[in-house]
Amino acid sequence: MKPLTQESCIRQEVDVKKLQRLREQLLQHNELEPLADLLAMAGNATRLKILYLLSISKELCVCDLADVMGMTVSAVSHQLRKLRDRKVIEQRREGPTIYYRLAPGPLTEILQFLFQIDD
Amino acid sequence: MKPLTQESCIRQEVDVKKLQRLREQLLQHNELEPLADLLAMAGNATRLKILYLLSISKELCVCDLADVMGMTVSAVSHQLRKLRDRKVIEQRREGPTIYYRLAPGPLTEILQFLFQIDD
DNA sequence: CCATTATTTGAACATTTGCTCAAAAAGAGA
DNA sequence: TCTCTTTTTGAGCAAATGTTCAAATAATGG
Repeated sequence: MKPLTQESCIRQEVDVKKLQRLREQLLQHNELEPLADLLAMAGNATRLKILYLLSISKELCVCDLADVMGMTVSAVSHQLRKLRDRKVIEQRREGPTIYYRLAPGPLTEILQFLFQIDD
Repeated sequence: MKPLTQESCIRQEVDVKKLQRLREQLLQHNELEPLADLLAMAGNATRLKILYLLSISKELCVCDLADVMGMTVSAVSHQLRKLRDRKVIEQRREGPTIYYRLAPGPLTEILQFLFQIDD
């Protein structure tokens, strides 16, 4: 007897056509992977707090954020980098200080939706 | 001289009142941490695909999902467990087969919003 | 009660993540 | 140019995450 593989079940109930259709839908939606990567940015308490604070402020520097969140400037800066890399936030320099703000984009729209439903 | 701490900067420009106000806002919004935990569920490609497939299907079993996604049943089951633990999905048993579907709740609302804006 | 089908579970492992610490970079004023 | 302030960066490390594999659980039909 062929040993039962974990790859797929031998089902009576299986609707092969339905599965094929789903497989195609998944292939069409190749934006799901980058979307997951973007959502992961909001899926961490530190970053979500940063994003929330930026959403209720015009702009803030690393220093402000670290102060308010009770964290190291370095720790916050590392997180800001990830947000910057994905263009979730924009920056503006004023002397030695760098001010961050939310950048228009898909995640910011999602955040707007999020922060207004449980306010 | 006191060594420069990373905890907070000595700024000319700092608006202590503004920071205090932000600190209070952060304390009030203690739902940010559980929200981040919930968003983290969608912040992973495997799980986002599961959620997407469930959102366009009435219900699916682990087997279906593993088949469609080209993954091990076990790997999918482990992810389903996380979604189940957070009540993002519900299940229904029919003989030996367990069918999963999206459960009404905050993440499902967010997903509805997500999947309709980039369709 | 045994075999079959579908699923879950736990240990193990490699990878990724988030933070700390020390050092580097960068603008502005003396 | 030296110093001060703010910020970023990279190495290092502990904790969390995602997958695999083998074993356990559970319902059903002989």
